[in-house]
Amino acid sequence: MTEDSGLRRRTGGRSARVLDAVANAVIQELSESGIENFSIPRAAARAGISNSSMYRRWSNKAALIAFAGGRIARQSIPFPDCGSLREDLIRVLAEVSESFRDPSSRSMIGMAFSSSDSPEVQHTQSTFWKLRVEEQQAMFDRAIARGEIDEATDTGEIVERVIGPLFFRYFMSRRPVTSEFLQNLADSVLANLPVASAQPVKRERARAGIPQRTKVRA
Amino acid sequence: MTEDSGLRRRTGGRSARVLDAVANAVIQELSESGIENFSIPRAAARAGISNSSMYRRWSNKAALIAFAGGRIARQSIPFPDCGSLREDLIRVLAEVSESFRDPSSRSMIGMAFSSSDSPEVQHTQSTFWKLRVEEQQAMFDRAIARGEIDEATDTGEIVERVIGPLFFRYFMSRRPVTSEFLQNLADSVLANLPVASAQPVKRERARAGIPQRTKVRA
DNA sequence: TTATTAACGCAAAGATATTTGCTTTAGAGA
DNA sequence: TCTCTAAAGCAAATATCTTTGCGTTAATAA
Repeated sequence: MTEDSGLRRRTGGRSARVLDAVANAVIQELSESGIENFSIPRAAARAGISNSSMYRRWSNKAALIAFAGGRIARQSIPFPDCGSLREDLIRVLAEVSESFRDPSSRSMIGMAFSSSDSPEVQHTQSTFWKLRVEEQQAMFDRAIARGEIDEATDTGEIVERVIGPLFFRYFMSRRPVTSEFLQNLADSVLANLPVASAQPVKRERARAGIPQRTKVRA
Repeated sequence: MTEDSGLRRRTGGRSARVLDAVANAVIQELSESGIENFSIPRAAARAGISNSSMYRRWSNKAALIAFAGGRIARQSIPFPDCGSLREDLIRVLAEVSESFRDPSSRSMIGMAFSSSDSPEVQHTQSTFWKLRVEEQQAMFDRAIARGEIDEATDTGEIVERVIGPLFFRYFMSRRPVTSEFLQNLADSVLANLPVASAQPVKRERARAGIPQRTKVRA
């Protein structure tokens, strides 16, 4: 026996073509129907495969859409090199907010929230971020080389503090996303850089516990 | 004719009871089945009404769930009064991250993203935020009275900058949400308060346009 | 090339969801 | 109280999704 565990998986040829076709079809179907009216049979028809094959390979919508998301994640928004970290960050913000206009992006993001406990969604996310953080780091390394930020900076937290508020404004408070907003965001984060948690926190009050509520408004 | 437009709507008695029952049933169904396996017929059965009534009143899942969300929004997380804005913010962060543990909350948030163009979702959101911002303002007014922040501060943006990164960490980068993280977040936002956009922006570089990409990583 | 069988296709069966016609109940104005 | 009819119920019809059995195709090892 040369096979690993009594199973000879078929990953090339037809199977590979099917996976590509499905990934594209799912994104298309998501763009047109949104996640609300997403139809597995329609996506199968789009991909040109039988829907029984679809159901046999992916046990539910979340798994299917997570798969497709993971496939196109490789072609995701690239990181810019504008010459300064400030400009790079603003550029990233502008591109991310641009991506919000695509219904399939919005569906994918929504799934990360509503199906955050799905194993497939989690797997896709961790793979996506592994790739993304790698590319991000190159951007921050350039900033470190230029002396703009310290190498002890928690760069992952910079991203959270910059993109998080954009998410919140665009989808929650729904105030307009102006270029002034993006610029102020980048500026205020850069004015107060997060230190990697391995480093001791300087200000003593940051050691205090989470405050207990004393009074509460009705 | 005393009626407004030839239509005498019935808002009390049975209709009111049905609305209450439906709102509760939808939240329950959402908690148990998640949005992926949410079933309108099951929710109808839970509410003790016929499912045809359900379909007649709410044209789709998004409308139904948005309605239920709007109903329970009134009982949403209250704003604390700990004695300092810093403690208040940390408290809010802790309570919001706690709410993420509830599947129905996650589904509701996810819908705000994936169905962000649904009129019902938009209506619920705007109603929710109108209420919420009002309560928030009381918290910030206390901080202004204590002299902790200037009255020209854009308090809505404080909320975005504080809760946004929490959203991002919890659902996107998925790094652990520690109390240290929450504290650092509150501290860094308070260290660099956003000014209301009516006020002129001080730093001149904030007037620059969004930078164009010059080089891009593969 | 040949044998083996994973992965696919087809079509029918079964399960759910959604719509529709008609009847009954009960809220609100007179 | 009485009338009108919005809003609900019931049940059957239709549409759509999902599963399943079985035959076919083609990827892989020998």
